[in-house]
Amino acid sequence: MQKTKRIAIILPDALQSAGLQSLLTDYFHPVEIAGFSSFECMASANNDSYDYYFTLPEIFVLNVDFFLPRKAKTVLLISRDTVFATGNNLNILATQEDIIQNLQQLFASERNNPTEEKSKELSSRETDVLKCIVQGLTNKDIADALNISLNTVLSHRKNITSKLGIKTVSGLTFYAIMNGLAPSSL
Amino acid sequence: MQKTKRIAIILPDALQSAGLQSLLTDYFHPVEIAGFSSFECMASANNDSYDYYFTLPEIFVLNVDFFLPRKAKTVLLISRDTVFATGNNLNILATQEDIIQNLQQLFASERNNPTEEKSKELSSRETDVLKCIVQGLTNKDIADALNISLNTVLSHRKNITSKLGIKTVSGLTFYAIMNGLAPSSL
DNA sequence: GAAAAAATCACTACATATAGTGATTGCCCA
DNA sequence: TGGGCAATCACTATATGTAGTGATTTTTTC
Repeated sequence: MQKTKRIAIILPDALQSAGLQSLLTDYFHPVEIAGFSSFECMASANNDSYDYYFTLPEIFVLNVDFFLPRKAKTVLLISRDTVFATGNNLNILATQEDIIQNLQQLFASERNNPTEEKSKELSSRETDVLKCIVQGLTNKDIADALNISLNTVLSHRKNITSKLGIKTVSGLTFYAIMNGLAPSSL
Repeated sequence: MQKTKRIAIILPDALQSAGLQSLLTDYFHPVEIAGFSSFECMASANNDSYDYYFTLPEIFVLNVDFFLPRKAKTVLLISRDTVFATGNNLNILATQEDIIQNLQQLFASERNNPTEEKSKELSSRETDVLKCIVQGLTNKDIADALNISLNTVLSHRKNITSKLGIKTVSGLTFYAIMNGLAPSSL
């Protein structure tokens, strides 16, 4: 018997929200879904926490520090091409079949390797390096800033890209913004 | 006689808002200031438009398409080191003297070369290239995608960096997000 | 105390980006 | 009708990043 998935959908677009709720209840059970137009609405409604949060990237950026439990899975809904592979993305402009398949993969990967996520977490030093990368520093600058050799920076950098599967600076910048590492997040 | 500057301050932090209002009225006149805790509040209060909008980067990202007039000057308040030089930034952790000086420069550059801004706008082709850069494409990829020579891409790229004064990919990514060019903005 | 993980550093070869300079073509518009 | 600008392309030299492989030392964890 599978555990009931508790899902919160935070979307300003009522139609999208209804559609996603319908898809999830039809194809994935047991699920328990609550829909909100914003995180503020969710907070004022109750203090429940959920296993999954489906929301938009820009909403996520604003609320990651305030409303989301640390251990929750957040699924970001992307309406254009998913350029930045930051983890759990869902292309809402795809066909219904694709979306369902996407969701299946999401829930399946969860079941199969629940500990895989830990191996993808960056170490303390790797986080330092990532912050520097996002700030536009060169590897040599980073080496000076952290008082380590250039080779060590390269080594950390290789670990970051292999752990996250993100090779481009723009992708890493997006990842950093999403995870509260960028200087733009106050 | 100087034209009265119409300024809107959109900040959730009431203290910051009050402080900024006080600074602006004390040191820069004639000014006319309205403070709001969010863009929604501003919209429900009235339909006025302003010459300047002072707000936070993440608030700006969310509202740029909906609330801000095209021609408005938007000043982003940065609380840490201003890493991304996207134009009109203000470090709110700086000393009061620094902030005032910053504001003076902002208004002064406005007076001295009101047409300078046009020269800083990216051309159509440059915008295409910027979008590709943010998507993490290499120059060669961009050349293929846009059906132009590698040298042309380099040329556009040099124009972009000189126009914007932003040399790093992370800075350009931030700029693109801020200006609605990034794939993450829905 | 042994195993695992993190942090450190090195070397090679290759790929890609940046800086600087210069040129041609076509278009708009005052 | 000529000046300004956008878009296109070329060449050189230098700087920087990436991939692949391997190693040592310290710290953490069971």
